[in-house]
Amino acid sequence: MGIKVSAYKGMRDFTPEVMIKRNYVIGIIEGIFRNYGFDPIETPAIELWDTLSGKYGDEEKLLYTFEDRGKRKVGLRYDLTVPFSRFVANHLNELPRPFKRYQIQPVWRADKPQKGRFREFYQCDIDIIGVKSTIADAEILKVLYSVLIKLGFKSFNININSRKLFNVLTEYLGEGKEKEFLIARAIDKLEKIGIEGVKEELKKYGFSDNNIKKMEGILSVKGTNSEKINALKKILENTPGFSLFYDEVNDLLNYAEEFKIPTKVIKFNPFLARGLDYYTGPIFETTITSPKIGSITGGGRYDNLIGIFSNRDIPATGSSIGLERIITVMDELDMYPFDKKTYTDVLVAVQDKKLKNELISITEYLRESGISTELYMGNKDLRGQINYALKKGINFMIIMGENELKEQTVNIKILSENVQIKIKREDLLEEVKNRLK
RNA sequence: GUGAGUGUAGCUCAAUGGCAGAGCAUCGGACUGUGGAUCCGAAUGUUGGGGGUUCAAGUCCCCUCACUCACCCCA
Repeated sequence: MGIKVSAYKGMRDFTPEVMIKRNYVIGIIEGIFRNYGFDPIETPAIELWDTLSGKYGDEEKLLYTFEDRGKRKVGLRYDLTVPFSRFVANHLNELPRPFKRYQIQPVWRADKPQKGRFREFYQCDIDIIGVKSTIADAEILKVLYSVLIKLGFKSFNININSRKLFNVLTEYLGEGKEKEFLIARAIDKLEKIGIEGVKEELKKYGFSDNNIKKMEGILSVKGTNSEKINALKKILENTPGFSLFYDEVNDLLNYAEEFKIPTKVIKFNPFLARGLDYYTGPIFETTITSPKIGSITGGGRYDNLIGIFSNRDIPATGSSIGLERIITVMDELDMYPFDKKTYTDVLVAVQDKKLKNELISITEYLRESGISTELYMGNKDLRGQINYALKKGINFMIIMGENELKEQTVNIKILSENVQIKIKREDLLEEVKNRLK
């Protein structure tokens, strides 16, 4: 036996059966992206350290970094948003504006793997740059909605909030700007640990009893989207920055309605926070209740990020779809409308080596007509070849021996139905095509 | 980074502290113009690694590593 190794922790091999499912999901996602007017780009796996550093807050520790042979500090991309912002800055003059792109590529995080979490995973991103209005954010939400519906998801929530709320809350409590992320972090846990839990968190972070009491009012906000936002208005109306927040969320909700996203899907959730440093406005996250898994999409507005790379502030918003989590859920709920393990339609069986030339030309003929065809190249007898087709998941077999050659006929065996028909040689292509429909 | 659970053949799993096994998969043969068959045969292990207790350890103890799950955080 050889050296015993497996794939690196948190990274996976994909068999054909798995790849066919992945390609199906990616195909649907990509189809919707194009349908909404987004065009593809790709960026390199490795970015310079200066591109990556300082963009991810606490999460920066999860970056894969190393030195190249010229001693330059570099890292594997952590998401697609930061490389995209660098891309925009580098191609500013070539790009139309607004610019809408999609990008489906792996990213890497030095995380400890668990269910639905990997060190190498694909993200499917759409972003719109150059549009200040929340109409762009709303369109992003609609794309997320359409993708999930098309994939067969029945019950999910697209949660929205705005980063601006945390500025307002910081003002409201009279705390310094540096406390903002602590407020966000504590609030974000509300659903998990309840009001008392959040109060304890705040205490742990060193907030005064008076401020914790003030936060309790905020944390008690509930009801429909408009009930929640109006409840916040009552408390925060006179706090500087509130009207910016209020208008932003309202605009977004209105646009979302105009884009015909069902109102029950869009949830304004003032307790949604997102860890990444670069968000400036609306933030979004999609969750499903079962199976239990973290968010399946995440995104938001980042109006200052491109400016870091170009000295020109260009508004931008977008979202990422977590391919692996979607696939984890789809696997668990068996959401695929097919059950195929191969792209191959036809196996041409070889019984009699003397007929090989004939069989090669039949194979090539089918291939030229666009039918995915395999000529059997093993050394099993016909029984073994049938088993091969079954194992591989090929549904059609062409079986031809000397008799058929003489008669100018071929047998088509349909394995799923366990039937076999004999047809004239010249009808082969039409017969196969009809049956493939 | 923290915690819990699990590590035995390629895979799924057995084996009261007492000879390391089965099923599936693999390979060879029988059968030879048709469904995952059947029959005969074969190969496969440092029981994750190291140490300890014992007459005797896959089994008990310690250390370590790997995997899985959960927490943190996240897609």
